[in-house]
Order: sequence, then C-alpha cells, then structure tokens
Amino acid sequence: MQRHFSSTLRGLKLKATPKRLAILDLLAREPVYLSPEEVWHRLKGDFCAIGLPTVYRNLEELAAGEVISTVIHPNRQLYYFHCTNRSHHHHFICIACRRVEDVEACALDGIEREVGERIGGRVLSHIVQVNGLCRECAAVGGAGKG
Amino acid sequence: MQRHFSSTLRGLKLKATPKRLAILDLLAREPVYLSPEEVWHRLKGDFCAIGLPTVYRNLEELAAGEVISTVIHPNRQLYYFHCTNRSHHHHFICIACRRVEDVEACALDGIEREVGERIGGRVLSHIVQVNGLCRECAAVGGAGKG
DNA sequence: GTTCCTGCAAATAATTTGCATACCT
DNA sequence: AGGTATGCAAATTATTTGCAGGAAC
Repeated sequence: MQRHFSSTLRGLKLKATPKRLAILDLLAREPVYLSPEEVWHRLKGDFCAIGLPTVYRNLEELAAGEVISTVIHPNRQLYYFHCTNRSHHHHFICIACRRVEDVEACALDGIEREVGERIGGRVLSHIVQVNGLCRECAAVGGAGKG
Repeated sequence: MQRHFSSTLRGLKLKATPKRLAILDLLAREPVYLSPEEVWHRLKGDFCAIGLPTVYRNLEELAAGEVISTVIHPNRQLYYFHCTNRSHHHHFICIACRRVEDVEACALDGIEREVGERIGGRVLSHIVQVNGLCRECAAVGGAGKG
C-alpha cells in the first residue's frame, strides 16, 4: 500500500513524507468523505502531531494530482475521499452517512433510475455544472480568473 | 417587472421591500452571475445604502425559493444569477466572462458535443454530483446533518 | 397593529500565508 | 547537499448573528 502510494507520489513529483502517506492511507481506509479538519483530528490521534495547514496543503495537492477526489457538499464545505475507479464516472454521495458510490452512467436522465435500482437510495438533489469558456472567451483563448 | 416580482414574492411569503426588489431587478438585468459582495457594491451606488448582511440574507432566501439560481464556482465562491427558464435544465457557466447558458440536454455524454455545436465554447470541467440518501439512510428515513 | 426586514458592529469559521526548521531523496 | 515539506502563529476572507429601529401588509 505504502509502496503503491510512494510510486504514485513520485509520479506527481511529491515526496513520500510520513504525513502525506498517513493522509493518503487514512482516506484509502475510510469509506466516507472527510473534511480537512476531520482528517487532521484523526491523524493527530494516530501518531505524533500534524498541523492543520499541512493537511490543507496536502489535500489540495493530492486532489490536484487526482489521487483523491472532492465532494462539494450542499453545506458548501469541501470534503475529500479516495476513489480507486480510474474510469470516467460520477459520484453519488450520501449526505447522511457520507458514503460515496460510483455512478457509472453518464446520462443524467438515467441517474435517478440507476440510484433507485442499483444503489437503492434516494436522490435529494444533484449538481450539474459545466465549467469552461463560452464562445467569445474560448476564441480569445484566455481563462482569466473569475 | 416589479409587479411580476411582487407576485412571485407573495407566493414565497416574502415582503416586497425596495431592497429585495432591487436585488431581484439587478440580477434580472445582469447577464452574468454575481457574488454577494458584488451585488452589494452595485446597489450601494444605485440608491441610498444597503447592508451586506441584507444582501446575503436576501440572496439565500431567493435562491431557496428558486427565484434565482446559484453557481458553485471552481474557486469555491458562491454566485447568483436570475434564470427565466422554468423547465428542467442545467447550466453552462463561463469562468471568464461569467455568462450562463442553459444546457437543455441532460445526457452528460452529449454535453461536450452540445457545448461545441450550439454554444461554441469549451468545456474545461464539469461537476456532476448527486446528493441524497443511500439505501441504508433512506431506509432509516433520516437526513442527519453532514 | 403585527410581523417581517434592515443596518450596524461584532462574532464566527474556514482557509491561507510567512518563515525558520526539519526531512526526503 | 539541495530542494521540499512542516509547524506555528497570525492574517485573511467570507459569511453569520444579535438586536434595536423602521417598513410593509
């Protein structure tokens, strides 16, 4: 596991530090998504100490490298989790137990049906947001910050 | 316009105060999504003064009443805009010019094609997140806070 | 007349940053 | 050795809250 993570980190040019591996390991073992502060709390108990800024920095880097995934919760807090599915897919998140389930279907029309049939849960809401550049901006070629 | 908004507000049991109507009017006239602080700045110039908390409160209420829509920007700030399309659809947001375009198609597979053909822009990323209750939690019937 | 709305100022809460030290490779 | 990573403390920034006075219905 650690070896596997180490090679993944090497690919991202990130050093395999104990803290970083601990964060990855925690997320890989947790079946639910966690907030930065929660990750921090768990690790503080595990071994020595880890700073909250370190947790923030690492989570952001790992998410940027697509080693871990993010959840934009309706409460607007950002959560992180580890997902092993490397193929294109989407996620169903439970706002009660925080578990994440892969939604293989890409057709939104089918999402509610799939959730009902395969996952057995209930859809309360979904976010579908396509980010990009409109015709004019794509033509100019920029991606100026919002 | 004002009359139209007034009836809408009545339906939501919200009083048609000048500030509230001004916020609605601003969003209806603006072709782009705005942050709470931006709404505040614009209105401060328009007439007398308006408090930032008032803007936050009103935007939240209006969004809850589905009179206005929200954008979850990649920068994690929340933006608001007015959308007249009452049928089920999704949004394409431009992170450069902030314009919002309706995406009628629900099939995600078709979104990139549609954006290319109809809107002419470029998709940089999209968020697809289904929120709800998993099988177990739906069974219990709760929706405990995350 | 009541109930809801607003402003102000202050409180929260979540992130982020600077910088000296310690650690991977 | 050399470049990162980390911790701490403090700074930022967005957002929320309490409460008294004012306005809409």
